[in-house]
Amino acid sequence: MPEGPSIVILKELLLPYAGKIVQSAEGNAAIDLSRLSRKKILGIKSWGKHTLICFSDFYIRIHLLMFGSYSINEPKENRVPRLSLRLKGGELNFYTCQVKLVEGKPDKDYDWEADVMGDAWNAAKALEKIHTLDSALVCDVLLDQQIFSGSGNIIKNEVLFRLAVHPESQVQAMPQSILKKLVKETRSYSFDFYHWKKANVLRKHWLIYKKAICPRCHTPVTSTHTGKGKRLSCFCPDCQQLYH
DNA sequence: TCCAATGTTTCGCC
DNA sequence: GGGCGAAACATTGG
Repeated sequence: MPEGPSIVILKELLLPYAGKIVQSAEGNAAIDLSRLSRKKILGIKSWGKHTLICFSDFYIRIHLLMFGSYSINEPKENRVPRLSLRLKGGELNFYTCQVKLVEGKPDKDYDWEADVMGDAWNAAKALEKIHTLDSALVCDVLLDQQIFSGSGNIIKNEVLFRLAVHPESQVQAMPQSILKKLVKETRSYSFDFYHWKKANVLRKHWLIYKKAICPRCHTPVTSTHTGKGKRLSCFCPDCQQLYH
């Protein structure tokens, strides 16, 4: 579920509820739910994998993490929501997610230019951030939410395959032209992801992630855990060049 | 049945 | 204090 493009889809589903007043707020989230009662939802925003429900003096930050889910107007049976908002003409339910109440406006907390799916995305700035890194591996850089907010493990693997770059390449050693493509392709693939996810055909467009054979050269795909977070990397050992 | 997975934070240890 | 690994959270599908 929860890479950036999926969160943009969630945001779009929530947008019709902007302007509505919360009639009641329930759930087992460790926040003061009474703060929400009778308050008007002023806006719905997203930043990477964060979903923001904005009120006048604070906002609710929802992160679905690995297993989070939601339902709109159809509560799941036998499940206690982490957060449930009853509105006039609707009910928003979030399960198994991280919920925080943050004081103030989101603008003070978020660099909108880092959101890969966002209107304010700044590719040049992302490139600059990459240049400040010492010895980072590209597989880690593509999961760095301060640089590519919203990029996740699927996006990482598919982008690296498109660029024919080995996940354990050091960004320092990669030519500038490839780094530029990396930045561009991460946004571009994220939008492909978004459209495929919306059409429920994301999985069949995976070229390397969880695949057995490289679609370009038919070499067996290597699947191994890489980088600081030891996240799964699927790559073609023949097509994807290692820069080091 | 068991394991791993589209994620992140926190804690303990060196 | 930085860096690393493990644990914690907790659901679903293969």
